[in-house]
Amino acid sequence: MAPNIKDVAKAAGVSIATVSYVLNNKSAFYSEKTRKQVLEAVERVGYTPNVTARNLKSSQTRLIGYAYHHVPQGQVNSVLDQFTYFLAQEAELAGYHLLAFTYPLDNPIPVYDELIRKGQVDAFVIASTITNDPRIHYLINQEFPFVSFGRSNPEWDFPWVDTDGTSGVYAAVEYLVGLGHRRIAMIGWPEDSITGNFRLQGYSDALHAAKIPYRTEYVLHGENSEQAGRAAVQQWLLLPSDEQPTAVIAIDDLVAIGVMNEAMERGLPVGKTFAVIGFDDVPLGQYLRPSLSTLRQPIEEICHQLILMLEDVVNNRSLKAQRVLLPPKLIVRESSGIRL
Amino acid sequence: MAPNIKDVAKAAGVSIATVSYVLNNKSAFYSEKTRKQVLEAVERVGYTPNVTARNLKSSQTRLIGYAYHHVPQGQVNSVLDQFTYFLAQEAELAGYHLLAFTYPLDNPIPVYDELIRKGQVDAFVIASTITNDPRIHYLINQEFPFVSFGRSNPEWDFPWVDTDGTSGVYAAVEYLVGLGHRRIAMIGWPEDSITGNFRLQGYSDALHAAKIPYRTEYVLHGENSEQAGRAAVQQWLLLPSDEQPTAVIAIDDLVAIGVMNEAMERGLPVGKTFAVIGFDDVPLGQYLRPSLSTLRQPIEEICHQLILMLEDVVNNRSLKAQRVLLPPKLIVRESSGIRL
DNA sequence: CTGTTAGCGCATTCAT
DNA sequence: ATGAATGCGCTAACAG
Repeated sequence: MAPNIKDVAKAAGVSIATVSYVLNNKSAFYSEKTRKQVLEAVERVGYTPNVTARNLKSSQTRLIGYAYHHVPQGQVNSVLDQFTYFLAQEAELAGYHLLAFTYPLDNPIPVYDELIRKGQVDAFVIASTITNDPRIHYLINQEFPFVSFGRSNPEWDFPWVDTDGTSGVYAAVEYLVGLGHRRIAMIGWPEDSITGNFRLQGYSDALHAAKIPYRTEYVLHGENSEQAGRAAVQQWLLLPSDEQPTAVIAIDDLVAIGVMNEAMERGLPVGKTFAVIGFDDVPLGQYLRPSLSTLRQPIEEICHQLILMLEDVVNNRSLKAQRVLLPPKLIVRESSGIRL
Repeated sequence: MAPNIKDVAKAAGVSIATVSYVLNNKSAFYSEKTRKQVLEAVERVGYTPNVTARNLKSSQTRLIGYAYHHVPQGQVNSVLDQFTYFLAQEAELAGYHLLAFTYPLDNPIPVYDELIRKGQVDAFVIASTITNDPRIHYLINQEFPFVSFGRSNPEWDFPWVDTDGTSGVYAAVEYLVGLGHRRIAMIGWPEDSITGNFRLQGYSDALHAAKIPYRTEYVLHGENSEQAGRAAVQQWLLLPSDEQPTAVIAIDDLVAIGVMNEAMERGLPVGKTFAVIGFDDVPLGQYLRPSLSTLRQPIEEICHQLILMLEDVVNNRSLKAQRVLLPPKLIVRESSGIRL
């Protein structure tokens, strides 16, 4: 079918070894004249080395396993959607391809295990990490190469890249304070969410720096849902009106949308003196009315760093820079309102 | 490193051929007793056949190439986001994995070509097709196995699955007519968009069936953008008020959002007597105010059909059912309004 | 029923 | 500088 190295050798009138040398730039082993002949023959027969054979020979696959998780109806994961694209792109730049696979949320290990045992991938990129992510635990134990987008158990030692939720929210609070807000609230994820807690940390740090007292009534937790945002607003509206928050940072854009929707329905001046800031920059955020201010994760840079790190890990090189924290960017649109 | 077939053979006290036979269920070639021994040995040494070696032997990869295209800032492609997940899942059910890759929009062929020549994939799934898609043209010429999500040049003969935009829009118009609308407008994509034109076909078919005259002023074309929706509304507002559309079907949700935004800013009673219906069901559509009525593509079923078809194509089986058209589902929410 | 062996396509060591 | 031969791990034809 497809021409192989023998065909080229025959066409060039040399041995297959010579062809291999030329193609792999082992310049010690051939003359300039031979090189020309070989290259010409390669061209003529239309030859490209077979990847599978190379893989078998070199005991690698140049494939990086990356798992999707399903986003249920009604949710979004704009971050992962972009992530996948940029990850593929960066991987290609490094000479890898992505092997995309799925796994059941309640039992991921067998899927990863099978891929390892079959030798289908050289490494994994883990995303959608949770606090004690079993996948990370497993891969550490197996000593199988991987890098993670997102942190997990802080006591585990593994390479990761993450968005600096703390500094992101810090910047958002700072911005709101600059606008004149003092009663700033935040909605986090459930208390066991490590990512959520990093973001909340930025909130309290920034309040502290601005010498604004931390009020527990202003900090609510909820699932990643529009409903969580609505519920929070309902809570806050129970407070005396001069104690109700004038600004809200939501752990994520979907929650922020819930906040905006409920607030507008209750007559709060969203985008004027009632400020809302989300996290992630969902694609439609800019078309909401008012358009959604948010913290955008540097997805492209994250992917770049991940692949860099992965190359180190796979080659067992120095694992310095094993942890990289990248700040998100505050995107100011209408929902964060005006100067008070 | 990882145990290979020799290790198992040694552990079981048999030859490697026997191990292979047992593992591949060539039951003519071993006794029940041997089978037990082998399986026990497999278990003991923790063996899984190496995929690369198998691939080399069988001249296949069990990998399906699937390319992402980048969605620019400010756009969405909720369909493809879901598509990728379900495609991976269906592929796995059929014993395949997805090789995800990217390609430059203006020059896709070399990327596909390289994958073929290197022997990295057994087949492709094409998505985001355009009218004269060069990728499809190329793959047909190469006689390389592929299936397409989406149609292309109608004269080309190739296997595809597509959403039936015609019947979808037909149903939407029918619904609007049932609500009492007579002045129904539609925004399509540029005139050379085959997908767009199928949807427009549903529009005119339904009008015809309802005996409503087709008015060219009611049919506008635009890019896939929020702005296109806004521009259309602006156009229609130039008409005498008793001739302005009372209902709009947008070629896609982003355009629908533009329609809603502009309409609301101009004081049109969106979600009441001014109806808007989109296409695709973007994840946030249900949280818009008013929530967006839309036509949801049956992505999971599409992926199922694609993989079924792909198995046929790869195995050169009968290529009946080479074309599958699946109707989208009308999701009625608030934006399509109330009975007039 | 079991074992020996060729060969998938390539990279590489060893002779020459 | 070039070629012959080996082996990566597996499957399957063939011999026994």
